[in-house]
Amino acid sequence: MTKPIDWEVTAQDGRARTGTLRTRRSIIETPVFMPVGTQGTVKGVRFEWLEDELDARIILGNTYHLFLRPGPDVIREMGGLHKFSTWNRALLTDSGGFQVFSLTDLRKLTEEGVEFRSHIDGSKKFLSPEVSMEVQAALGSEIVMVFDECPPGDAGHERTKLSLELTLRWAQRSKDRFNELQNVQSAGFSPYVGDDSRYQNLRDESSTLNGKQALFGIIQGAGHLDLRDESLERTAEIGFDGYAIGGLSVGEEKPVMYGVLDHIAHKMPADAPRYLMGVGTPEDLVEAVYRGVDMFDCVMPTRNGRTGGVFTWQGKLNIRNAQYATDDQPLDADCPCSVCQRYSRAYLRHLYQAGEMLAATLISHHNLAFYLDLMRRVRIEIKAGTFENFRRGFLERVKNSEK
RNA sequence: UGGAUCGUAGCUCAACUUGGCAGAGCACCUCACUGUGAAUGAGGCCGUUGUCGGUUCAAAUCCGAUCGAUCCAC
Repeated sequence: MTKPIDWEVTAQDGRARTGTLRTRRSIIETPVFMPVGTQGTVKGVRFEWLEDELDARIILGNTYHLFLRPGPDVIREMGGLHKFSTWNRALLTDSGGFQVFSLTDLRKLTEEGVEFRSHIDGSKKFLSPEVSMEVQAALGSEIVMVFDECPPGDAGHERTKLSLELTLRWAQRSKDRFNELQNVQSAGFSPYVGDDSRYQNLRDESSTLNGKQALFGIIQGAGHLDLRDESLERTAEIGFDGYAIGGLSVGEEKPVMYGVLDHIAHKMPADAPRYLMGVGTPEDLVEAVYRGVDMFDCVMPTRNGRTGGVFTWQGKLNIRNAQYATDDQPLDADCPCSVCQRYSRAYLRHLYQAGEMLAATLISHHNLAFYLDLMRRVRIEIKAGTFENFRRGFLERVKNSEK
């Protein structure tokens, strides 16, 4: 059995580092930003663009959403998420833990897992570490995330501690089930047999994984540094191919996030990729890289793009603003992307105001181009040993643009 | 030419009967958004109530005239 992923550090500058992550489907230079493709699509952006112009090497998929629709049966029958969607580069799938807690009101948390109501039709559903691993096996992603609980950012010490213990038990269960699934041959697989019909839609496993997936653990602990330490230590004891920091940018104050990163990122295993889940703004990315983080994902470039929010080297702008009605400039004069080479702010504003879907598509495209360019630039600066200087300049420029 | 109905925010309308701070939706203008519900939330701007006059402590509201629109009749 070959290693599912291979990871090596290629340069270091302070705590910031570059690396190369090899998966069976693509080679990924880090620090990397991974566009979010919740439902098997990066909203508004064709795979052709992601591959050719933007050169994204890895995108996200989401267990929660794909579990509810179209469901693992359909995806398995279509040959896994890569074949189904035609995205042939790497995929990282989130476990669904976060969505269950952020999207669903009616949910019942037990030791076993989470019972919740589908946001689509209100029907009762169940997710657990085992179910999540099985769904992610059906999806066939290169990187699988453990099923965790994500407490609010301002959760108290006691509540966070309890949540942490549950997440650790779930991490072990995730790993156990994951290992079983990785060792399965297509002919010899026995479905998980529970005492409940909740597993009925996972009765078959036709893909041959043979250890092709990697599994990442998730460190929780909210803003409590002692709990972050404990979470890291005990998660690392279980042992994973990579480690994520979860539970940040979930309502806590910004200094709390940076404080946690200051405290924990550099302590995470140096020979494995460090992934900061769900973060963030361009400034957040630069600040997290500075503290030793290698991987990011965030909905901001595409979600804000859909509502007119534009990220540029000069800071943010909102294409809805009346001041752009007759502005002949591109979104970002320093951006080489195809949107900036062709379209004016005035035209894009018009498209937005007219409710044309192309506005969302073009701005999302630019925003992703900017995020990926930013990471490209960050890698260059780290390799040149000039990252700290770049960071200062970048943050200064963004700060000035907000005055 | 006569009769009827109607003129209130950029648009569609409410308040008129029974006089008492002129109000919604949309649009527009801003903001928020961090492991995505193409989601959602928040805030803001907007009026000589067609015009002129009368009654009244008080008029979008009642009365008269006038201008305009629509419909009907001829």
